[in-house]
Amino acid sequence: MSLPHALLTALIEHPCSGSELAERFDRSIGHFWHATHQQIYRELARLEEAGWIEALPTESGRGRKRQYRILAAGRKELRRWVADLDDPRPLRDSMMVRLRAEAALGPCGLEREIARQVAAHQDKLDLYRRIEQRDFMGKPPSRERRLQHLILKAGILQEELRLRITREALDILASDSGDDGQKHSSKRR
Amino acid sequence: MSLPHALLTALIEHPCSGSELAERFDRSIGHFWHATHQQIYRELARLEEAGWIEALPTESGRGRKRQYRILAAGRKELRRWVADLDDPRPLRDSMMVRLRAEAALGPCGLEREIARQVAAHQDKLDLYRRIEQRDFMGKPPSRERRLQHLILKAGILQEELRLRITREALDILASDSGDDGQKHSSKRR
DNA sequence: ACAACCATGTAAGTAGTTACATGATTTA
DNA sequence: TAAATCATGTAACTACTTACATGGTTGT
Repeated sequence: MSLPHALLTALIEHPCSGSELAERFDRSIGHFWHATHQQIYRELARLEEAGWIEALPTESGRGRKRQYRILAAGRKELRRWVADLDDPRPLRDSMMVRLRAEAALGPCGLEREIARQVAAHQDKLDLYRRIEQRDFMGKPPSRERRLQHLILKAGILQEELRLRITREALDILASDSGDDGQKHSSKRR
Repeated sequence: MSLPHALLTALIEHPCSGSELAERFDRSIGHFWHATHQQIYRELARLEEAGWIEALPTESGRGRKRQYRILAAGRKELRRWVADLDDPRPLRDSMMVRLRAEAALGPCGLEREIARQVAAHQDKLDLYRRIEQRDFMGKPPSRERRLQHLILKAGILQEELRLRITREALDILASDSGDDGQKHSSKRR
């Protein structure tokens, strides 16, 4: 329910084509709202239909770039949506389901995969910290900049959290995979 | 892609009917994988079809309780799935999109809604801490218990994180909503 | 026996994913 | 000029959401 508004937000900053939006989603907004290019193109068509954005007058056609810009109606809609915040939904986190299943089943060989996740979270954390250095250190804090920084800090804290949890999971899984895999299955019939 | 496995996990612990599963999802597993009762009933039908669970022999019918239990094939599938962990997907967090939009648009009146979220996160945090006291304090730590505790701690840390972020957002939004809403819109045409 | 509620289920719509296709542009 | 790549788009499918319907149970 917020992909269209994520796109409008991106288009406020500057006009863009679908492929450029897809790229920006991979880098910045996408850290909090992932979208594939198919979703993006479909949504752009809908936004144009709704009169919230318009294509800039370049010659159009199947393989040609189409730049879009936001219209007044789009800004108005975005402004309306921003304050129309619903209650936080429970996140979907399949790793927690897996850990719970492994707790009930006994060792299943999760360690290898979780170790990969540890590395992935560490990489992302490093990336965010580099961006923080580059974009927010030693610059005058305006309202806009403070908010943007907060969003990035949320990403950093999130990755730190996941890193901590995955590492601790690894600890627990490693601590008794050495002895055996029998005695830990408590609730089996 | 993991609702069926979340249900299998719940059914390992003990046999259950659809409505009981829905209730348990609201309390425990649902903190990490929300599902409505419609999803649950549909998925139970599929799991039975696949031969992973079976209905206990009670007289069936539209308004009658149907208890299910997990079968050997279901355990096997769950064990396979547990270790088949894919890379972490970027979370979808509409609040971050809203903050970014508000950064670009200037004040939109988000404060009231974010204040509600602060309260919601505080409530959930309190709940998790009560559960932690009740279920994990002063009990001998087995592998199973350590994993279950880790899952709960992940929830606690998550709520603490969101609480911190929403509070800081509130700070930023409040700090200059007193003076005006004009001079903060930097990138406007 | 009527109301209120509970457990299960149906239907329609929206959002997101995966696989693939086509025209345009660049490069060897 | 053929191959590779880029930008856009179609189609089919799966997951999720919302609204509602039906039969059973419980309480008065």
